[in-house]
Amino acid sequence: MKHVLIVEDEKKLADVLIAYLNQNQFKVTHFESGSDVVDWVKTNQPNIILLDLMLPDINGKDLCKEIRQFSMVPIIMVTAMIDEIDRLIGLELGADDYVCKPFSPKEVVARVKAVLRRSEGDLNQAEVYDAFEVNDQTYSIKLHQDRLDLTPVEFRLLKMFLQSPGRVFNRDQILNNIFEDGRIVLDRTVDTHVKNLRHKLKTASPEHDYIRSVYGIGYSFEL
Amino acid sequence: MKHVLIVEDEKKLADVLIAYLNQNQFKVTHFESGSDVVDWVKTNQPNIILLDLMLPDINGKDLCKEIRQFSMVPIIMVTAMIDEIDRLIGLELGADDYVCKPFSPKEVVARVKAVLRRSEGDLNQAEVYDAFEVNDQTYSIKLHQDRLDLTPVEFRLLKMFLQSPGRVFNRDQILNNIFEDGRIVLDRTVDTHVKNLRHKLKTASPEHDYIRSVYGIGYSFEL
DNA sequence: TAAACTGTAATAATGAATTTATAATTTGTA
DNA sequence: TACAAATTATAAATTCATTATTACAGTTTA
Repeated sequence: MKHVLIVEDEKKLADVLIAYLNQNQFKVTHFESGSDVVDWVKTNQPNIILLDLMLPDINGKDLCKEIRQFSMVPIIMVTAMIDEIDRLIGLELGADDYVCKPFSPKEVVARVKAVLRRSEGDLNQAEVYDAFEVNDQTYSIKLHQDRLDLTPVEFRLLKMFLQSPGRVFNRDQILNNIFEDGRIVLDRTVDTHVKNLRHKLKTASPEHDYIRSVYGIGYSFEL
Repeated sequence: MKHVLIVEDEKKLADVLIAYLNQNQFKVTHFESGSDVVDWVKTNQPNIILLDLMLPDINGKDLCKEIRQFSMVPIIMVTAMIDEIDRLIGLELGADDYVCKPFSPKEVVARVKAVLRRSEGDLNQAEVYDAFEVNDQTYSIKLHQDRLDLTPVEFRLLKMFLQSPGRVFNRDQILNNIFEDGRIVLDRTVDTHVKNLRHKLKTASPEHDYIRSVYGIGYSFEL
């Protein structure tokens, strides 16, 4: 469930928004002033923030800037003054969208959904390590654009290697990384998975020798 | 031609609106009080309603609620009191927009057009994904122009897949997507629905193999 | 109340993970 | 350098988990 933070001093307006958002399966937290917002955001990490520009205690723009110091959470500005300059400055500050008062709650909900869709789109992006592209959504890894056909164990093994190229893992470390449940398995098992992964990597890229055996220790991955 | 119903007791104001709307190719019907409106709407089904909140005989909000009992026709509230609370309550009742008096007739026409655009957008538009066409209104999906005969569960399943092609969903994610209520059901249920959907897809398009089983994880849809 | 839809359970089939056995390699040392 | 011990690679066999199928029971809907 997505978590929306509303920073808005007009109680009634906030209540209507909360009602609409709840109805649309959002979890909502509401602050009436800006003072505690930063700390709260740091610990609670909402999915999106609706931020009033005109707050009693703190300037909304400053608050926006401050949040941007440590978080990329989407922020939608809410403002009574639909003054073009204000709006542009707001977006310059790193806000993701804005709505002007008076507005319809439906519109706000629609915008929240739109911004979330956008920011989720960002997430899907595959992590890239050199010629490798790891995509957690599709559970797949590409090497030079070609999809490697990996089993789940091989996927996790290769992802682990890619995240720490050069690091030498011993077999226990590999097993811990690969099986989140603490099941115990023979060391030879690791060898077998490494062997299978090596084979698939060699098929995809014959010239390269990615996995290095470190005698007496374990394995490491050299990009 | 779009048909606008105006419910407004101020005769002069209504006349100006009617003139403007006529000029913009709208057919207009005008009621000066609310008493007969409900029956009229039921039989005549206008494309949009301009509804004054302050009527001599009946409360505009109640009228709005009543219309919403049987129709999703777009309603724009018209009110003299731009009182924040009234406005928002109006929208809570299911109105689609509002305008405040005094207003310019131009503005009203613009809003009428905007609301109609929106509500038309809501309707007919089928989302298209490659050879698939998802229509939420009719709860149906076409593949290459041919309507797939899907059960509701299958419809939601396929729609979910289409919205995230390539993404590997595990069974929990599929169940969450398919049953918005958090009811809990066996994982085998997913298998069965996937199997049934596969069969219907194969019947419609024998050469294609859309749903991929990802061993140990779940399923993904490859366009 | 019949038809269509949905959920469950049992079974079969498939594919992956692990183990086993054995060969090959590395390493230290005589 | 040769050789034994330790370590690693590989292939095959086995075990195990997951998925597909089928049949049927329960539920909803027209």
